[in-house]
Amino acid sequence: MKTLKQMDRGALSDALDHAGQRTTPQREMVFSVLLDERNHPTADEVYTRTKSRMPTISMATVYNCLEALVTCGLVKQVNIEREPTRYCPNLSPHAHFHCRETGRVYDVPVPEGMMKDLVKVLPGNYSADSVELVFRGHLEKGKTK
Amino acid sequence: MKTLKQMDRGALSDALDHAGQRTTPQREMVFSVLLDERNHPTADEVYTRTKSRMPTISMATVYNCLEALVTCGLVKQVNIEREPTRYCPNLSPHAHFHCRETGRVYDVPVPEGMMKDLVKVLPGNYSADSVELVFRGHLEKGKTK
DNA sequence: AACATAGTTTAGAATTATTCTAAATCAAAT
DNA sequence: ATTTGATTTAGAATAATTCTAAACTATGTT
Ligand SMILES: [Mn+2]
Ligand SMILES: [Mn+2]
Ligand SMILES: [Zn+2]
Ligand SMILES: [Zn+2]
Repeated sequence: MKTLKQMDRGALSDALDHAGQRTTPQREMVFSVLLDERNHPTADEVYTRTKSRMPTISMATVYNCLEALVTCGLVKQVNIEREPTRYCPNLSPHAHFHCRETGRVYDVPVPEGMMKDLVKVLPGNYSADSVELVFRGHLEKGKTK
Repeated sequence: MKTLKQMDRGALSDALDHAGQRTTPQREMVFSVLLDERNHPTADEVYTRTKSRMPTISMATVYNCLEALVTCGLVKQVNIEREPTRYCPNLSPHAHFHCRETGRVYDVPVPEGMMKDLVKVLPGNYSADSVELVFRGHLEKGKTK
């Protein structure tokens, strides 16, 4: 897909607006790149993909746009070990699976309410506003999804 | 504590030996520093602490020793966001809590078997050999643990 | 329309945690 | 004693990200 669906365009404008930021062609394009192929790309990969559609964009702008998207809540950063940060536009609660063989990162849907239940292991004086669950291992041959 | 307990010294030698690596004064000292104050120090903090007891040690050696300890399974790396890697000698299954205010990282004990149960959310073609659970938030005043 | 203002984009420099390199040191084995 | 291979060390190199400062763009005001 080459462009942002009307629904996503609206969500983007709303979210940016709500965070006091402008909607720009670069931000739209970066967001579109993230929605288009949801394989947790690094900034570098986002740069390559975006540049192919908007050849004048710079790496600095890609970082700026990604930061804007994270700040306004449309995208989450995913950090695994010391590897470059990856970006995930999946807003529903989910875990991540990191395949040691391919290096790829997959979304893992979790049962309704599980993420919220996990914070119950915290002692009373801890209050968590985010929970991250990451698995590492390998994917059996056959299904690559 | 200034030196390694006999128990820990034995565990260290065994683990290094099993991984085909030698027991050295530097490795003993770094391990002792990690056991001594279990607050998930960064390599830099380990360097500072170790240097105060063994002034000739170098940063490169600290990284080398930490890597040896990780390789032989006595220490785990803890990565949180893009911050410097931290080192944790707690071998029992546990989660981590990262306080946004102080930046400190705490161990959170989890119910027996919970970490193992978590992998049940994975589809059949995924096989995980490690599970990481990280909370982020803040610690109520009163207990600093 | 002209202007002022503030946000954004951009190229390139700076930062920084970590890894690499190559030489010196050390410790076991012969 | 000599050889061998592992370890330590200082410093250089790497690489993801952030910073800087100038150009550009959009928006609101006279
Ligand atoms: Mn990987
Ligand atoms: Mn922090
Ligand atoms: Zn994801
Ligand atoms: Zn820990």
